[in-house]
Amino acid sequence: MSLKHGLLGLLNYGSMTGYELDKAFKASLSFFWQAKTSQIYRELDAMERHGWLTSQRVIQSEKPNKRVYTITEDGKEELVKWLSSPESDIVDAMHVRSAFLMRVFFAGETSIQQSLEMLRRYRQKCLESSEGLRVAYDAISDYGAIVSDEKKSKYWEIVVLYGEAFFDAGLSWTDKAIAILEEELRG
Amino acid sequence: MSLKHGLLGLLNYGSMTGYELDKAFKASLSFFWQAKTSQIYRELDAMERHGWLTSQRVIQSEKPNKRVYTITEDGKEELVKWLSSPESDIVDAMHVRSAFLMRVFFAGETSIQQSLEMLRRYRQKCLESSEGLRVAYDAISDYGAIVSDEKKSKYWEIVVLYGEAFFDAGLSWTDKAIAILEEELRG
DNA sequence: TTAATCATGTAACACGTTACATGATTGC
DNA sequence: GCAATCATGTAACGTGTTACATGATTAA
Repeated sequence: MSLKHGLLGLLNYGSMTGYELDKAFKASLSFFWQAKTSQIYRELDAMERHGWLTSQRVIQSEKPNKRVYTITEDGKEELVKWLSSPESDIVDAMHVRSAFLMRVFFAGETSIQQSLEMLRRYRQKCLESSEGLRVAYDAISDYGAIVSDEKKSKYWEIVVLYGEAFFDAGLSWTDKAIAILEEELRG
Repeated sequence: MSLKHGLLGLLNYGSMTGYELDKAFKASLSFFWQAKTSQIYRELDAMERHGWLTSQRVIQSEKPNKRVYTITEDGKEELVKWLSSPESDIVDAMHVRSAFLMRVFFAGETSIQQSLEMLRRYRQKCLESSEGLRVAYDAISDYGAIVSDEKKSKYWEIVVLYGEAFFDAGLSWTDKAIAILEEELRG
């Protein structure tokens, strides 16, 4: 139920429309959790039925009407409850889920050349993502400026540090893997 | 569609029953892709409808009847086609998906003590997983002994190297993160 | 004049999880 | 006597993806 709790966390910063939530989500949480707009609207619906939030329709003349979502006391309680029981997500974080690794696993069915190409492409993407982290960092800083809370931005930085560690690990892993396959080509 | 292709890859090594596939999956691919038994049976059904495999029911007297799945030519073609178009999965591999990181992101809503506890628990789990890799490596070696193919085991080793890099990255990241928060406590 | 922004959704489908059902044989 | 192994699934639910629909305002 992480999408629901992510939305709850954002709404805890202040009331927003679905549209604004979608943008806030994509500007920050999307680094570690992806969701489509249509899914966000569906989850907001379910959360309202759960009583975690309420919505008020706002009629606008110049722009389309909108619906502003506000977190309820029950929603805040749920958020606190969720934050205090991280165990299952910690266990979960130990499980890699990667279709790419499945391809590496079955790479013996293709040529070494093809496998090398795939690994080199992966390496290049890691580099790009590593550089892209600066952009993500700026996005987080922008949002941090809106919400302006020193305490929160500390943790956002820690999340970005995770990204750096993740992509660095990807780089040094591909270096090793490529070396093994190149050795195979020569040997 | 990675589960389907994982099963296709395993069946490419030889015909198996759903039960055997489930065990083979959990002994090898589960390191980077998890699936429940019931889902595996459902996918096998869908794959048979796609014409990627055929099944023969084997009547047994002493044991429950079984159904042996065999990959078809269409299935082998699909496997090769899949292996030669890795781009989308490479792009996908650049996206982290972690409910745990969402918790870190919102950790400002809790105390530093609670956040430290969570990070320390994560760190401990990384250590355990890192040690557990040896077990996974043995499982892969066992399966490698059954299939016995030098070429394949090269790639299986590379996958295990990824695991090492991943958990090592987790360890050094938590060290940094914990240091930042402990500094916060003192400062 | 074309694209982007604002603002909402519905419908169908694909994939993943949980709970349940059945029942014989073999090892401790 | 009890648990594990063998061997198959169904049903319901939850979550994620894709495609589609609507229509005004504003900036390049």
